[in-house]
Amino acid sequence: MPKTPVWRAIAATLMDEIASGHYRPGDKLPTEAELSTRFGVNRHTVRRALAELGTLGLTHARRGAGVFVLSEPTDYRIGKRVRFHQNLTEAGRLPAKRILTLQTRPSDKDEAEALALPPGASVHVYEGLSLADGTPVALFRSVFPAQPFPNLLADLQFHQSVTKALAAAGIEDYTRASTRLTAKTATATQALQLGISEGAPILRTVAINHDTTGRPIEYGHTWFVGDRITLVVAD
Amino acid sequence: MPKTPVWRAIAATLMDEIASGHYRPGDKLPTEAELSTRFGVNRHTVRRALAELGTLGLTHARRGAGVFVLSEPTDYRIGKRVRFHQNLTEAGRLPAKRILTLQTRPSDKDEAEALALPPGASVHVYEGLSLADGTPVALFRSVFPAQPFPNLLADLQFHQSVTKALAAAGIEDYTRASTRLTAKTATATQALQLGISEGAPILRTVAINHDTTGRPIEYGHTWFVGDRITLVVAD
DNA sequence: GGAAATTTGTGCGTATGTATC
DNA sequence: CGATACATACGCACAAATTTC
Repeated sequence: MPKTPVWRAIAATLMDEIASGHYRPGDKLPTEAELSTRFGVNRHTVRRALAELGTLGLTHARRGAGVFVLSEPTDYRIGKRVRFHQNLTEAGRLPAKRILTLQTRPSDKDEAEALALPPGASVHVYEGLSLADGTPVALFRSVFPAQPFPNLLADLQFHQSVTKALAAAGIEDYTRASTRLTAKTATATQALQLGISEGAPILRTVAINHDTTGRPIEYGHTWFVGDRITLVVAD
Repeated sequence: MPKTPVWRAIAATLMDEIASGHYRPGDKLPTEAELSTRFGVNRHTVRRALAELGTLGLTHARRGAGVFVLSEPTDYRIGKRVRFHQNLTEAGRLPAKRILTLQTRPSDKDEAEALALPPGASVHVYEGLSLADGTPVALFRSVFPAQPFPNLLADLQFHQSVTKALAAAGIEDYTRASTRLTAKTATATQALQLGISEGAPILRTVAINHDTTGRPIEYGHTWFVGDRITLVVAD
């Protein structure tokens, strides 16, 4: 069993308390001295936990004043390794997915090109809704080549996780090759599914993921609710 | 003048040495003990600097083995993420800029915090319009601390380039600390300036740029017309 | 307005644990 | 196995910014 450092346990506790609403956006956390007493550790150990919350964008420290819980919208970090579940977990929110459709069908022109497949080759398509704390924050559609992953749809249904389903198919790791971003306004269908008004701002990302050999394995679109999500590109 | 912490100066030095190719991707950095001796500081101070490189994704530490350089030097200096930045604010592919306002005024709360200035400290503000083929594609506002750059407004007016104006003020190099992206809809004022309808989708980016000592020197917003621009983040 | 108390930030020193070589 | 190297944790002191009185 991996031993968990004390500072990590403290960070997890504080993240839980933020996620549960015990500390709300704008609230001041207890002082480092108070947290030291509460957890029975040195102030530096508390500071290590608070540093973690800070780099995750969950809190912000002001010298002389205190450490404050940041307000929404939630930052969603974008970079070489993007995992929706992991990101929102780190941000102290409860992630969930709802499957809308799972199907296998012939690829269209864009999909075949993005995945380097022959025109019309069979692909698996996974469409769903991402929620944080019960609120929809994004719609997504992931397209995978069907031939190398015969059982992917069943794995996706079971795990509800792209990472785990790909792992079951033997893909240990994958990285994002590119991300394109633009702004849109919500269509009527999107607005209904996301619980927003038609015409509300939407941040659309289009990404291609590669396995470690450089073979494209996922062509994904995500439509984020602009008012609920901020993407962060960390340099 | 803001005093730079020792660990930040050490982090900047190591980043320079990585960027210059003195340490190449895959290389092992000197041990913490060696770096402590070299810089004449405690090992914890070196660790604070290395922690910064780690969270920036430049290095990766392996317990018992060492600290290893991850990124290509080009990724840091002229690499993809920084090119992304240059495309945003430097108009690398945008043929024209139109200056809307150049002024010096007291900073608001957000600006002072982003630039690590005392509340209300004086800042230079550069607002303008970016055009491609005569069509407006983005509005931008860049905010700089006024005190270190007395002639910045004149330099901006002359060069119409942030990089060149900062170079004239003695800033040889600067890097983007973070970029945040979200979707908005155009306000009436923005719609008028950009030649679009009120409520049209807007991609907003917010970025903070640091000089090589880690001091924030630019706080920039850009509002892209969603229908006319797609941003690309290449990893 | 100013002094004092509070609170986070930086830095040093020490000791011990754990993974790698 | 021993030596090396990073990780964790405690303690102390002072600096810098804010808040309180």
